[in-house]
Amino acid sequence: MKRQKRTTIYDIAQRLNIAASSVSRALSNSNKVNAATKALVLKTAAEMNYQQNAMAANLRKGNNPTIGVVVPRINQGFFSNVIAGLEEITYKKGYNLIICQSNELHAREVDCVNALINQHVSCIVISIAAETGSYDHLQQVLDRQIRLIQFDRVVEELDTFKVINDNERASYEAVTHLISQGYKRIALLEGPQHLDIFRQRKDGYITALQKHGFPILQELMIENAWTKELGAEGTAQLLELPEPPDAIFASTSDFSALGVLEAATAKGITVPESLGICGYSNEPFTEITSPSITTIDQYSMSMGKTIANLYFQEMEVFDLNIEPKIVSIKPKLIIRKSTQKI
Amino acid sequence: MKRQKRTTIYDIAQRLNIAASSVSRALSNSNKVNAATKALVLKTAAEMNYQQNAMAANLRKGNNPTIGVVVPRINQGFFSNVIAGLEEITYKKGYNLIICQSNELHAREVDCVNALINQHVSCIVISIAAETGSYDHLQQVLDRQIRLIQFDRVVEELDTFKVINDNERASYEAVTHLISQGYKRIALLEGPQHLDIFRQRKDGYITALQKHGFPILQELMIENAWTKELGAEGTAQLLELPEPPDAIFASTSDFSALGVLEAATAKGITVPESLGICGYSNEPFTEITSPSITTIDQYSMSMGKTIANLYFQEMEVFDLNIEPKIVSIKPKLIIRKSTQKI
DNA sequence: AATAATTGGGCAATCGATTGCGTAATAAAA
DNA sequence: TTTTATTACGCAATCGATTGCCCAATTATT
Repeated sequence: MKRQKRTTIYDIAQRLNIAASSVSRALSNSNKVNAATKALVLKTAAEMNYQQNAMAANLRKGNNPTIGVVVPRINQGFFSNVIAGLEEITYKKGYNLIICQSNELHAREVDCVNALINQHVSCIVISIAAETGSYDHLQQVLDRQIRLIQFDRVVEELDTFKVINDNERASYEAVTHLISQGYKRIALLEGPQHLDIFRQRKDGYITALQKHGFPILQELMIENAWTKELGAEGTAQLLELPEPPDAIFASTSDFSALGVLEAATAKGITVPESLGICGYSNEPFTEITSPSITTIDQYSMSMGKTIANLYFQEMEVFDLNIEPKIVSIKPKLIIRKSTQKI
Repeated sequence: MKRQKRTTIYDIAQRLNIAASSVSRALSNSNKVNAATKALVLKTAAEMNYQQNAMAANLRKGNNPTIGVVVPRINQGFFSNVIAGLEEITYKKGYNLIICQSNELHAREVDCVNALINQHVSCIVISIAAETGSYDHLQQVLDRQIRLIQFDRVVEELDTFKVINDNERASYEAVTHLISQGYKRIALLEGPQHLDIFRQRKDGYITALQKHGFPILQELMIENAWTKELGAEGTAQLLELPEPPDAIFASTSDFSALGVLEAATAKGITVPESLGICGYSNEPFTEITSPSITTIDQYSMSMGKTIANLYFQEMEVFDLNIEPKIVSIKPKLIIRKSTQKI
């Protein structure tokens, strides 16, 4: 049994004995067709179960109302929320969303971007993979005059639209909060420093300490502690110090904060009394650990909406020579039990 | 400044003074072109920064290597995991993924499906919205000879491929486990009964009780308790009974189980000693509540992979008249502290 | 009544790639 | 050397919709 042909505007035209162009105009509600014919076409189209072939239409029109999204991992709270926010807006505009995940691999990210270029998407929204690499693929996007919006993990030197969190500020506030609670030796679990966001968080940490006259101690900064396991390891390491910290800011993620909490609890160290803990991201679980974990909310869903709105308001219609904008969203410190010493 | 034209096979053909068809053949590695020309074309294409226009190619070839996905919510652990699993496989096959969310709304689901039909996707993967509605839109998909795979929340009467969890079995095992722990009055928080999965879970509950000679008590079954808040409300209601239950199976989700846990804790009822709690889905947080919550893992990521493999192995190449298959994945009971009375 | 303006609709090119068919040039077979 | 087979490539139609341009019929204007 062979595939049955789908009805096209030509089928409708033939049935009604008019030209295909008229059918097209009727369907797109052009004012170059008589109201009566328009109605007739619409009725017939429905009868014949017509559905437009978007590939043909987009090819002819030379644009594809689709936004491509590349994220490290689709199933990670933050990213899936951003995508949900994006979808919320793009859906209303009749845009489609093509989703890819880089799995934190540079090569795969390049592949994804190329696939999206092939698809002639109108815009590519990306948060880059942790694996370092060149940015040629992103330059390619720009060279091809495709809109590009970077978010969260961005390549600073690339002159594109960016939607980011003010990581430094958030980090600064978190550390300031810890200080205000009376913590004196505050450690930092840091993420890969080739990624902006982690550098910024470290900067915020340092600035806050300096501002309050605290020394910056290398021994209190643990590199690359961005999973639960590494968070626990880092904590073990910190607690072995001659002068262990009395607070740990897990600037990488709530997962590493969870690792800290578990490691501390296992050692019989009470939180928040003997050790304050602050995470990053406001993952749902931070609310229900015991004690609940102080963290930073990134407004992930609204970040997705912001990205989409940026595209529709500034990039869809205007010409390409607009000045790229950087939208910085101030994350919110959510104070919970894990840092409430007072 | 106007948009610069992208290079096409014609541009390459012109530059090399050969026919576009030869360029096309060279690029698709056809054996109808000389190796030398092939190399030359490839080199020139790279030089000219050529990227295929997928819309044109797909239009001509009459197929679009894209799978459309419609889920109630993208940012929900289970669904985002399924999508991640799907992507893992489709990426390797060079397929794209278009993602839509129905937001549990029937009208929106219909919209999404239509958009996917317009896009001429090769396959639609869907988990239907909670809002009841007709299934015309899915029938449309079948009528148009587009492959359709339902998963998790499926419409039983529609004869399509289905990938589901054996909800009844999982539910049966959970309740049996509760019984084996010595719980005597086991309550059920149930989901909307017009959705299969929730009916099946209820069936499993009833079967388990009957098998072990327990009475089926209407008062112990709370309808529509599928959020954290409703779970807490249902719990409050149950605990007011003259003979309150000593275990609650939140068959709807871990979120409602969390509601149960919070409501019970608030009332000073100890878990698992005075009240056993079992959830459903194995959301990450169930591991870190105190006590940790017994739940059921649905292998969500591998479910996504299963769906993709089903498509590539059985539906991509063969003709349309294959017998739709139902793949049932047996979920796994994860026993944690919240039910370990013994 | 004659001319101008408007309306409705058809023709055919176009978007960019793919592919069936035809054929010249070359290689192999007789 | 002639005939047949093979190889490499070009021509042109095609996928399905959109759109600029042109023209006939109708309506408005003088």
